[in-house]
Amino acid sequence: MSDKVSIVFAALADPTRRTILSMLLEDDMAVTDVAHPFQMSLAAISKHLGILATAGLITQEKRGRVKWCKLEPDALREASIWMQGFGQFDRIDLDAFERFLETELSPPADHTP
Amino acid sequence: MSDKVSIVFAALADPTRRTILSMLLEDDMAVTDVAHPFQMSLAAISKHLGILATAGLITQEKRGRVKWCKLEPDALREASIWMQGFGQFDRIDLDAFERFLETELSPPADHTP
DNA sequence: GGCATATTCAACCATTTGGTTGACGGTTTG
DNA sequence: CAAACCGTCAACCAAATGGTTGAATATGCC
Repeated sequence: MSDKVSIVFAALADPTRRTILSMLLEDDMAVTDVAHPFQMSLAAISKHLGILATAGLITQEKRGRVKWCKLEPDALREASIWMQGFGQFDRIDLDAFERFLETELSPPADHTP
Repeated sequence: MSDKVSIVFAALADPTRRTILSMLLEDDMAVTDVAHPFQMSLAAISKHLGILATAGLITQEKRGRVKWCKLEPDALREASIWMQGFGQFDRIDLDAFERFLETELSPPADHTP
């Protein structure tokens, strides 16, 4: 599961991590403060933050003994593009897109209904 | 991890499943035809399709001995709304979407995990 | 009826995931 | 210096994930 989009979606698939991202929408936070509202251990939150950082969804910068977590919404861009292409494809030029698929891409197996 | 958005994101976190969704953009497909481009077993693809169906991303209808798979893009709406809460991605970048599908779709063997 | 096709089920396996606890290394403060 | 604080590391655990194989269940065709 090494491609970038997979890593981002996997990071978003956990409600704890999505909540953390929502918290960071308001402001940068220290690891301890991120962990405070949750019932789980600090180490568990630290792992979640590591996963979010690996996905590029946050960056972490240590100042003094405090490590600050900052939301990086640009990391959502590719995944968001992927989703919107599907989720709202009736609002874009689907015919043109299907022509593109037929001409530019190698077609998968034949599947006449 | 039982909430709906988590299940959708988890379903999208696998490149095989995203490729299947891309294939279904073009047309409904039978399970066997979905499986054909992949190097894994039919049973594995059947499981992936089950996960996509559980997430609501596809529906499956059996006609005769063939089970047809149909894309259900509406299932992406909640997850997409969640992402848009992070702003700046409210416009569809179709060119970027097409480039994405191209890298994800061709050649099919490249994204078998 | 009998055989081929389409798909799933069941059991199994290796790896990953999400959590815990306790020890540990930096950093600040008294 | 010593004590308190911030955060991670290491080892462990249960459960989930993604894959395999072989048997089983439907359905269609001759």
